[in-house]
Formats: sequence, structure tokens, C-alpha cells
Amino acid sequence: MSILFSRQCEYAIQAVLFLALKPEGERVPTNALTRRLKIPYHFLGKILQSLTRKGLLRSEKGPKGGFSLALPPEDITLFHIVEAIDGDAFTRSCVLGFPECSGKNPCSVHETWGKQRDQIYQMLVSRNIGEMARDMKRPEYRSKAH
Amino acid sequence: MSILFSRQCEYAIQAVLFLALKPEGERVPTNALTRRLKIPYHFLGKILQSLTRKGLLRSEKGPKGGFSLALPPEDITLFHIVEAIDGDAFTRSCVLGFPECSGKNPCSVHETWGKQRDQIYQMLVSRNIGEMARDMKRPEYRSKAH
DNA sequence: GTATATTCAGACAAAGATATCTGAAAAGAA
DNA sequence: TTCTTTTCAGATATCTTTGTCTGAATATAC
Repeated sequence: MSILFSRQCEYAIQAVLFLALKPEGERVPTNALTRRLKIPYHFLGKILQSLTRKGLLRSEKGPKGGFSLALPPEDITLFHIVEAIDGDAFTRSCVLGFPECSGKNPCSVHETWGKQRDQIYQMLVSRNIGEMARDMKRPEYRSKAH
Repeated sequence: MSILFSRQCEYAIQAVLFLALKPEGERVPTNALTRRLKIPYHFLGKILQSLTRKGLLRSEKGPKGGFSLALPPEDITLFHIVEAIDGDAFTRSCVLGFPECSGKNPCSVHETWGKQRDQIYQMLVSRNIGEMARDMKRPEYRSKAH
């Protein structure tokens, strides 16, 4: 397939976004997340664990436990999440797959793609979860599925 | 992983590019291609078959057989190849994976990503194989591995 | 304490992508 | 014709990603 983010990463973004919609600090169990988002329970569990280990989420066990953001939503960017799950896959490497492509020895789209990749990177680091969550509260968005 | 194109697609682009470096109409067997590009023989075979079925390449069996471009290199764009191998995966669907994301009901990066996707699309349709092959003939490129 | 609700860890399963193998079919050369 | 070189088709193998299952650990409520 291949389209910028792995499915895990998409799920991670969706989940963090959902947490940001809740009152700050509220603990949300995996259960509640899967009900809204269409993500397999145990798979989501593992993703949330990853994000917790990376320091983006905080977790509490037991009744009234669950996950919450470890930082103010404004301090979490899309890039933080992508980096935590997919690593630096998309900044590295030639888009045409030439092993020897580099600044010194560029493939034919090296520069063009470089610019576009930078723009995407800019989007990722400039978009924070707090802002995005507010966007999603707009009635025309919430009306449907969220 | 996930970075725009599948590996198959990268291989396909590399192979077509390599064919475009040869005199027009020259038949190149899979063998000669794997020697230059680092692509597994049989895997490449299947990819070349796909491209042939899609009408981008022409194939001849037997001694002195092999693959050649079915069109003038200037008429083959990157998009033709990507479309033939990866389909429309990257034009479809929300980059954050929201199933319900659409123009009416956009996710928070719908528009930004849409613009960037369009730019990438523009790159793909505007870059033709003939032009790219010429780029690759430049000495500072050929010097290394091609 | 016991029961319950949760995260957490690890093994397992299924699906998809990538890679390899085998042999048949076709075409040219001897 | 026979031999060789190639594409072509299909089966199989390996690896990665995605998804599932089971049970342990932990925290709260009773």
C-alpha cells in the first residue's frame, strides 16, 4: 500500500486526538476509545502502550484507570506521534528507492521531492493536537461520526 | 514502513528508467537489469510482466528477447508507473485514516494535506521518463553507481 | 480480604508484501 | 529438428504488519 503513515500511526493519531477532546487529565480506558474509533481493541492497547513508553501518554491501571495525555495538547505535535510510531522512515531515503541517491549524487526527483517532504514535515511539526481537536469540535465535523 | 511508494513501485521506476537509458527499442533481458539495479531476479520479472500487461513495456521471448519501452520515454510519466503498480492508493483516503473524512466532513489536516498531495501528483504527472533518464546521464550522477 | 476493572507482557494467528523456485511456452540459432 | 535463451505462470517460502488471545500485575470498590 504505502501512503505516508502506517496504519498503527493513523490509529495512534486518532486515539491521541480523541483523548484531547476529553477534559484535561480525564482517564479514558481503551474500551471507550474502541467504541468511538474503529480500531481493534488489543491492537489499540499495544499502540497506547507504545505512546505511554514514549512519554506522550500517561496510564493508570485498575477501575477508573485508563489513558490520558502526558502533556498539554498544544505541546503534542503530529510529528511527535509519527516519530514515536513510525520513526524517521519518511525523512530518510530516496523516494525512488535508489540506494546511492544523496545530495552529492541525486536522483532526478531528489530536489523536488526534498522540498515537498520538507513541506510535509512543516505540516507535521506545526500542527498540534490541541488545535486539531478544536477543529474537530466544529459542528459540521462532529455531526457525522465523532 | 510506508513512504509514498511500495518497493515494487520503486523497482518498477528504476527499471523503466534504466530501459530509457538504452537506445530506443533495444531489448533488454531481465538478466541485464538485475546486474545493474539491485533487484531480485524473479521479483523483477513479475514487475516487468505487470508493466507489460499495463501497456508500458513490450516484451519478446527467446534469444535476443527482453523488454523495451512500449512508448516514447517522453510519453511515460512517473504517474503512469505508480498508477500501474500501486493503483490510486495515494490519491484516495484520509491521511489520518478517518473513514468518514471527506470534503463535507474534513479532518483537521484535510485541506493542507490535499494541497500537498496535489503537488506530489503534479510532480508525478509532469516528470517524464525521458527527461529523467537524461538527468541521470549527467556525469556526476553516472560516476557512482549507474 | 474478595471481586472487578483496568494496563501490561508475551505468544500466537492472519494477511499482505517481498522474494524464490520450478517448469512450461515461445522464439531464434545451430 | 534440437538446443538455447528468454518470457510467462503458478506454487511456495520468508518477512513484516496487522490483529487476536491468554493470563499476569495492579489498583479501586465493596
